[in-house]
Amino acid sequence: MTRQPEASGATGRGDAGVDAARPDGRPTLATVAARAGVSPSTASLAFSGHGPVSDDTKAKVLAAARELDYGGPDPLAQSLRRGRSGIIGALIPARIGVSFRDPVLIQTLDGLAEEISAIGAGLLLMPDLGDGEVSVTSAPVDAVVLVGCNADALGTLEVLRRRNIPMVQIEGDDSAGVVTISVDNRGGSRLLAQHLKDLGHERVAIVALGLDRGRTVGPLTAERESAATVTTTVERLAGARDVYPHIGGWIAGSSRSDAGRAAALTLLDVPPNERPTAILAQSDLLAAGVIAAAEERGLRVPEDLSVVGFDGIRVDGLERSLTTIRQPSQEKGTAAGRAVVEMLAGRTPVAVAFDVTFQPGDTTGPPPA
Amino acid sequence: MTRQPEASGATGRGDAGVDAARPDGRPTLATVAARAGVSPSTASLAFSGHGPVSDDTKAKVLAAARELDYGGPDPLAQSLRRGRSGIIGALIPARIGVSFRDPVLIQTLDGLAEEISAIGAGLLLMPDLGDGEVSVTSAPVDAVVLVGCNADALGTLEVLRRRNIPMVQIEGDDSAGVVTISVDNRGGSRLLAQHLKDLGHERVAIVALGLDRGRTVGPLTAERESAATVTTTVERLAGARDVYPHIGGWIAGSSRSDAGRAAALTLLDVPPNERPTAILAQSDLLAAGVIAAAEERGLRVPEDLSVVGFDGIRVDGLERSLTTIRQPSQEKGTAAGRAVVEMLAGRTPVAVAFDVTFQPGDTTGPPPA
DNA sequence: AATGGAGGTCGAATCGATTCGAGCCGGTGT
DNA sequence: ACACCGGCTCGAATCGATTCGACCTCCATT
Repeated sequence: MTRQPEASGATGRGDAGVDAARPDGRPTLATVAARAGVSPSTASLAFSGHGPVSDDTKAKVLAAARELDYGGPDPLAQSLRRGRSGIIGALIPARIGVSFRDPVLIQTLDGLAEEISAIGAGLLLMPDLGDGEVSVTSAPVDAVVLVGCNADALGTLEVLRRRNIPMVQIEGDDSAGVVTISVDNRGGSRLLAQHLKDLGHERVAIVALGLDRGRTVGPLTAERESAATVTTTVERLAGARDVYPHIGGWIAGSSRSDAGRAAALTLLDVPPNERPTAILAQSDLLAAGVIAAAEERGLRVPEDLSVVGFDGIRVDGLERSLTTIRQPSQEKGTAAGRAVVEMLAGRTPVAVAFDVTFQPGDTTGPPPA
Repeated sequence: MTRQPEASGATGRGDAGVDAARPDGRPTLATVAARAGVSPSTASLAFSGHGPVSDDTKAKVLAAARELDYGGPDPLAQSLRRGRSGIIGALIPARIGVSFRDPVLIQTLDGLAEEISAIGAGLLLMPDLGDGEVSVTSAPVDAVVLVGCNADALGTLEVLRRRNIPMVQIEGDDSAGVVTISVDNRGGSRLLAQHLKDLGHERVAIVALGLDRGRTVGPLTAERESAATVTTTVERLAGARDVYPHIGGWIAGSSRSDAGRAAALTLLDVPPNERPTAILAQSDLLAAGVIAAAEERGLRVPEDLSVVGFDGIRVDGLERSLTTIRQPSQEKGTAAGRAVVEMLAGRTPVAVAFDVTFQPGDTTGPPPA
């Protein structure tokens, strides 16, 4: 490559030739090594600190790197070599603008991100766009966490399994053999229903979250229930049925206050003697909507209508203190993160099911006389 | 999987040895190629569809892949070869749980994600944890978008520059020579101030967003203003000053209704003849808090106090229609996405500055007599 | 003085796929 | 019949870093 005789005493001349510079001119570790007069292996060791390198050599390498304006080892090459990208995929149920309107999801992701940052990993958002295909199906992820998604996106799961990518799900049907992090949805819901029963309510209705990925909206029918695929909704429904076996209601379809408001308006616009005296909303956001609807109809909460939620989040703009179930959203995220870390370390994590706590508020009371 | 002898005439024996299977047993493209009796290059061509491959050969390769349960080309290897990871980093100002409470940020990210999904890229969340270091500094990203972050995280920028990673910022000081996507913060703010002035207001106060990354809270002083680093806040302040040169106020520190409420309580708890008759909140969320505070103090909006916001988002739980400035949050995201795509294609995008529109609501009126 | 050992450095293989140019084969134009 | 051409396949280099074992040097021990 060079026709100069090598003058190598201690250092070969670093400018002996254009060693391994990228087309765009950026240096590589080889360039740096050449300039420092050491082998690429040594340069690598000096950079990563993984091997025994004399202080002298290390200084030389770092100096060369600085002179060449070297930005550090290429993450792409590192990833290939190590077989790890340092990226965890978070499969979310819808596009960002929709998914992130749910505080529970956000808190869960927050906990997850926090936990995996311990191993220096980052979170890649993978919205499930509903067409059976996840937007980023061939992304370089070390593991995937299904947060608020059902594992029924079979195509996706199959790909992950074939690629041998570890998987953890937050809330979901564990039939798929996936490690699951969940809370006691049924028990929590039962507590709320029992609370209403203890107060004396008999005409109680449910405002339900989505039952399927199609986000159907409409009356809660046996047919729809039997076709339900969203475990969370089904479990919470079951908890209510434990107390009120024949409870009916309306499917709001998603956890947003406007959906709750619309559902409640339908439930409340009936003759007063058929009107429910209490509404079990399956999320706090829905409950906020229900309360808004009640106020619009001139009903006082809790005098005319009792309302309970689920989640225990702080709802912006809702002054009331909601009677609800507090679930540890963030802890679910951290637990999922721990599970991922475990799996990446080759161990087998166990499913975690968190307890929930009843959180009394001022939105429930005895039924109107 | 099958012990049947290969019936292939023209092909070499595929089971001649354990060709290139990973330690964990997963097959590689080489394994598949061997099994199909073709060379790795041909197998690659068959998979990607980039070269001329006979239907016959392609079918053989796909069949072999299926038999071996091959999950497709390893993204890590592809990334290295192509020099692209298909991942765009989104630098957000704080941890997820905090950042994502801001609807404007969410909408922007939504637009961004949407736009880059066109080139099959995904979004990696990189929270700026404030310690000068971004959590994922050596992540395999093809480009980085600073969304709601100031480019003053110099250490981070330096790293990106050295790595030759394209960068786009959404709202920010363009001194850094970074492509910037922004809206007319100053003009919008001026419109709002002028609106109040036209209504006859003289005692007007500001509830400001954060001025620095430390999220200082407290009275708006000249000293603090001159040390401000958050361009958005400074620009909106300047717009107000264009109309009310000596306007003062309170720094809420962040865009959340509770921060707005706290700030407003301070501003309103003064003798009635000193009390502002109008408050310019620098975001809709802050405005919602201001309204809540006013109601707590028994002040009617807009009869006793006019309130304006900024952003034009739908605030959950706020029944009122806020007088505000509508900014195209989502479009900012898509514009940033387009800029990223441009840069990755080797072209040079230009800065985009969106116009804003005045959106009258029912929270402003003439000052009390 | 010879042997053992420790500290440092280097070569070469490897991670898994892509891609360019070369080569092979059968068919067509003159 | 000869040369050429187009379609298909293959070999080998490449992307950039990491890592294991070999090797070399110098010092200390017996």
